[in-house]
Amino acid sequence: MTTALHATVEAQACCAPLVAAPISPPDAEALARTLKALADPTRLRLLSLVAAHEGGEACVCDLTDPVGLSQPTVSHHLKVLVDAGLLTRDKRGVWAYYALVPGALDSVAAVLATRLRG
Amino acid sequence: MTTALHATVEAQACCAPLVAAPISPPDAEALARTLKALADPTRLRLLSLVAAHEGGEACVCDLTDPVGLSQPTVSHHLKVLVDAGLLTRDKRGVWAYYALVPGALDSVAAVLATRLRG
DNA sequence: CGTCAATATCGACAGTCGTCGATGGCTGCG
DNA sequence: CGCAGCCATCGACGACTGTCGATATTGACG
Repeated sequence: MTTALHATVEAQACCAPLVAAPISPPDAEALARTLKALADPTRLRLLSLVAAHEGGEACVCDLTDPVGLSQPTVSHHLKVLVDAGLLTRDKRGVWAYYALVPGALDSVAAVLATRLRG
Repeated sequence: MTTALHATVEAQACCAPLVAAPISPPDAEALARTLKALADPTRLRLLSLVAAHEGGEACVCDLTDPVGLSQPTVSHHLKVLVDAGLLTRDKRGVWAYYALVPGALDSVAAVLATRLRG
């Protein structure tokens, strides 16, 4: 599965309803799970560091120093981001290269900007 | 401020200097604080319920039943959302009316989609 | 095969979070 | 004035989270 952000949007976009249906509990749960992965300053910095790194990918040893945390902690945060579908993990030899999942952040942003609007 | 990102260039094959400035720790902290307010299924549902409610506003008594939680818990969640700048609180008589802050969600979405892109 | 380096996993600990019942402060109305 | 209803705050409790050090796993290289 890519992400659980595929909101149940029907193709009835011609007539904007006066009152939109609120988000369903399962959809809220799924969106909250993704947002929980993002709602940590260290993980936001890790995402940004990976994105800004040369080639758009970085390994753990590139990230421990900038965030100033231990290697197991950084590894843990990266796993959270991978499980949330925001990062990919590509192990080449001894090194594990992490990269942004294309469009993942945009999907979250789109849901926030459209699905919760009245 | 331009923090001196001394890029400790080692002789390691995996470490390379950053090519763009990542998000600053204070910015990450601020964004994480907002995302933390959003990263809860109940609060997402409350936001959606308020947005979908007649007139774009709702009081606590309108929300306790749909989310199925106690009144103090709903009140607590609404306070979190107000403190995060996502909801406004307007007390008229005995009732407290909550409404979406215009553009607040769009701002969060924009930061997610652009600031973390690298 | 033995060693070294990069990562992942484990166990533990302090801090935070979501939830509840009880309580108190307000406001409107008899 | 006194009662009733709406809401916020308080105190408590279980659950989850971020962090660490220690340890296990894996691949590269003599």
